[in-house]
Amino acid sequence: MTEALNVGLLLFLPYRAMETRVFEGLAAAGFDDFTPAQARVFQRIASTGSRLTELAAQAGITKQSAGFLVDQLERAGYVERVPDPADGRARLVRIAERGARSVEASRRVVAEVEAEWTAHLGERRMRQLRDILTDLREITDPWR
Amino acid sequence: MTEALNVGLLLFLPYRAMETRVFEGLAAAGFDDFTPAQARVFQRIASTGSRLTELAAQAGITKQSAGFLVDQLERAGYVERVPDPADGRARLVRIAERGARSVEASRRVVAEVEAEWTAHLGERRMRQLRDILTDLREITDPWR
DNA sequence: CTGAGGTGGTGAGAGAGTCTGACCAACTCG
DNA sequence: CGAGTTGGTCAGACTCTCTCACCACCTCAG
Repeated sequence: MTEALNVGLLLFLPYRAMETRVFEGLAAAGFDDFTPAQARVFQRIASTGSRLTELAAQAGITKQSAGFLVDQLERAGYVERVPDPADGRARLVRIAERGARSVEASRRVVAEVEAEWTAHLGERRMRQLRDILTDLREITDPWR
Repeated sequence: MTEALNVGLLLFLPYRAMETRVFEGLAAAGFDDFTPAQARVFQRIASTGSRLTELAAQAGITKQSAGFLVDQLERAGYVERVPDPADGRARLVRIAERGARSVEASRRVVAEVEAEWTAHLGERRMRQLRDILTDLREITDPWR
């Protein structure tokens, strides 16, 4: 795992670079109360809302941890919880107004970083990268 | 950041898949006292030894955090600290005997996972993936 | 060769994030 | 209906990370 850079580490480096940039951009846009852990959960909320258990599973954490983070996101106004009409036990976590604005801000940063990467790699290789990663997702993402 | 899977998340998914597999493999091989945080530091120790400050910078954490993790790694026998002949203040963190064995074990798991990915993507695209990521490293890895 | 500023590292304390174990309420289905 | 499953919470503990403060050693200009 040490010497010859393995693919795992090669994946991690740009991932962290992207994450860092998004956090900087978010903070600059006034969304400075956003922790990495919160973001990793927030990122997975479906547009129609998601259950806590789903979020926990997709983020790879326990439902207790997810609940803890969603509590914070709710207090900060990023999300809201509404009863799930389909299941009396469950509540749906949905993106609230402030959350939607933060999504927009982060979307802009992502586009900016992707543009830089494209400038460095070239259109063709950037597209290849995306294609290959999407393909790889089939065997590395348990959630479809 | 939410709907259309951005490249950041696409990178993260296989990264985490790799990490999970390596941890499972390590635990199965008797290296069960290894936390993700420790591993992220351990992974960056150069074969000639590294200074704490270097490790901290490369892992993106404070030197105090790095010191905390190296303490644990040292107690578990994965690394050892030796005085740096070139600088009286510094000490070099080096991989100890048990650490070397764990590197070997993780190397096997990495090879196994890479083989699975190659089987899924094909030789050519796997090589492209590695090439593109290596290239991308130039603008996303501050450490060369 | 000496003193100022930089660098390598440690210590203490606090806060965030995560986990396990125990539990309750609502759902599903034979 | 009753047994088992699933969505979620509560409590407590541990790990990781940070900031602030500090010391020891190094470097280099004067």
